[in-house]
Formats: sequence, structure tokens, C-alpha cells
Amino acid sequence: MPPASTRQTIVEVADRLFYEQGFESTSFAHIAAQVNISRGNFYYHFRTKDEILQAVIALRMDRTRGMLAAWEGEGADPEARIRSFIDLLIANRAKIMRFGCPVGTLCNELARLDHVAQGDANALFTLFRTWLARQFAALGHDPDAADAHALHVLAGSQGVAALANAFRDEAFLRREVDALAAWLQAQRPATADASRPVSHPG
Amino acid sequence: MPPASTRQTIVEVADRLFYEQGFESTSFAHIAAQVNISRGNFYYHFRTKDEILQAVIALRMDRTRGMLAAWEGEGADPEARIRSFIDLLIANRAKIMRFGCPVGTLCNELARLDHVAQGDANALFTLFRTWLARQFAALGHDPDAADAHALHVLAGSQGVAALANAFRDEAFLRREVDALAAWLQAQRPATADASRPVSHPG
DNA sequence: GTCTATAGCGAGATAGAC
DNA sequence: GTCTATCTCGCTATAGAC
Repeated sequence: MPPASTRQTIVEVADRLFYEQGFESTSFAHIAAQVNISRGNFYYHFRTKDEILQAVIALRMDRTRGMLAAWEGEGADPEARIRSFIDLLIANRAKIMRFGCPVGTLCNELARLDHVAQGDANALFTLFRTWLARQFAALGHDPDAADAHALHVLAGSQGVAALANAFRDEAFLRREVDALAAWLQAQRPATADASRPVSHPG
Repeated sequence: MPPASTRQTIVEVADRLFYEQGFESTSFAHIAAQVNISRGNFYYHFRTKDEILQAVIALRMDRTRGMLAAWEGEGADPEARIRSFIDLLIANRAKIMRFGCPVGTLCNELARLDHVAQGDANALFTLFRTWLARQFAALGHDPDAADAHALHVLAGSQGVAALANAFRDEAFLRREVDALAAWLQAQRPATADASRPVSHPG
């Protein structure tokens, strides 16, 4: 593996620190210290703090797209794919209980700051939303219902992350994941067959 | 009505600004400007920013306790009381869509900052949690189930607030409130009668 | 590409006059 | 109780040597 470029290292460290400490309270000094470069060198790679934020969001978009594409490439049925999303709460439980959901907390912070990158951060939510809606549509739901279901799953995961973070309660997290999974099963339309190719005549 | 004391005015302005802009990005200068006092005068009333935060949290605790007590004093059945809590999302929808949930966003920010007042802010969540659990218990649920239900309602409201804030989507908010209300109805134990005094023999 | 040095600003906080 | 003046600090950002 070739050594990562300084720029790439900065983005990865910033990605982690923005998650763990928030965007506003993470300073150039924090990032520079962990990358082992001087603050001055920083400005060779990024002119402003907002540029780093943009790069971090772009990195997260890429990674999210890759993850979602991988889930679709696994050939599992749409319900199992949605289940993969829900199970992210379990897989990332340790970090979620410490820092919350990386998407939700960033969007919330930027909304509060009325930051220009607010829309870019929200695009992360939209990425999940669109992907989830596509899975629900593949299960046989009409577009409106599919989108509503997608938002419901997203909202559920946000609520779980928020409270699991506040109370540091893993049992609660697992219980709510089970409830969300049960809800998902209940949405399976009687007329749909997940193992059948998606092709609806109307 | 007697003129509010300077201290009281400071706390009320800080309460609003901490909600609208967040704790960290609200400076003494912001608050002082809106209270129409000098920054210097500030320190006669509060020695540190953390002291203001404590006062704001105390104010919110008092107001929340008052609201919850009022709902219990109205004589409505426990299910209607829980419904009152859920309907907060509707009543406060404008602010929630702009700034999120005041409790959730504060707890999240303080968790991120690893702030000493983190526990005090979480007590706001606990206030709702305990109150909701009491209502579910009054509906006939055993203590563990009542607490789990309370957390489920809290998580639901947090998720709705988070996404309604990100997408500024009132239709979504109303849809999810309806879904939460429907879930609540479904939790009504067949053996319980909400109009009957709460007294269970086992 | 990386460094040191520093400008410029706004933050929290203090001292002391009135 | 309220003010002005000021201190110190850390932050974003810049300039220029190497």
C-alpha cells in the first residue's frame, strides 16, 4: 500500500474528529497535531476550514455510495438490504453510543450554525433516503409509500442513535433494532414476492 | 407584571439562543446584546458561561416539570397524556423544523463537547422518560415494559425531530406523529381500562 | 511541500470607576 | 448594578524562508 498523501490523511483525520468532537469545536491545531504537520502546512492543502468540511462530506458520500452499492451487489432481496441498513446500528453501536449518528449529528450542527454546507450534509441523508425508497419500491410499494417508508426507517435509526447516545444504553438500542426489523417485516406486501424480479405492470 | 430581573432576562435570552444557535456558538456578546447590557455587567450575574448553562437547564427542568404536572392535573386518562406528549411535535413544529428538538440537540452538543453539564441536560430526557413510563404503568404495563415503551416514544420523537429538521418536511412530521399515535393505541392492554382508577392487584 | 512567525479577530474573563 | 477598559487565550488565516 503506497503511503497516503498528506491531503488524504488530513481529510481522514478531519472526518474522524468532526464525528468525535463536532465540526465547530475541532480546530486546525487539533487536526494538524494528529496528522503531524504544522498549522502552516495546512493551508497549502486547504484554504479554509469550510474546504475541509466539503472534502469530509465528499469522502462520506463516496464511502456511503460504496456501502450501499455493495449491499445491492450482494444479490440479497430488498428486505434483507434494508435490514442491512438497520443493522448498522448494531455494527456501529459502540461509536453511536459515544458520539451519536455521524450523519444526524453533522446535519444538526450545520443546521444550527446555518452553515453553507448544510445542503451538502443533508445530501448524505438523501442518499440513504433514495436508496431505502428504491428497496421499498422493489418490494412492491408505490413510490410515495416507498419514500414514506424510507423516511420512517431513517427517523427510527436517528431516534435510536440519539437516545442510545444520551443514555449509553445498549439493551435499548438492540430492542429498538428488533422493533424496527419487526416493523419492516410487517410492511411486506402480501402481493409482492421479494425473490421475483421487480417488474410491475402499473 | 413587575419588570423581570436582569438575571432572569439573561437566563431567558440564553435559553432561546442556546436553542436557536447552540451553546458553543452563542457568545456572551450575543446574549448581552439582546439583553441590552454590557459584557462586563454579565459577570456580576454569572461568573462563567457554564453557570448560565446550568441556569438555563434548571429553567427548562422547571418548565418541563410544570408542563408534565399540568397534563396530569387535567384528569385525562394516561393514554391521552402520552398523546399530549406526542402532539408536542405538532405544536412546536415550526421551531422543530428550524432548530430540532431543544432537549435532543442540547444533549447531543454537550455529549460531543464532553461537557460537565452533560448529565444535567440528560436529566431533561429522564424527566420525560420517567413521566412517560408512569403513564404506561398506569395503563397496566409492568415497570420494565412501561420504561421500554417510554423510551420508544422518546426515540420516536427524537427521530421525527431530527429528520423534520433536516428536510424541513411538515407532511413527514404529521405522518410520523400519526404513526406514533397509532402505535400508542396498539399498546393498550386488553385487560386495562384507562377510565378506571389505577389499581392492579399483582 | 513543509516549516516558523505572526497578523487579526473574537472569545471568556477580570479590574476598577461610577 | 452597570459601565468602560483591558487582559489573555485560542482560533482562522497569511507571509515568507527553506
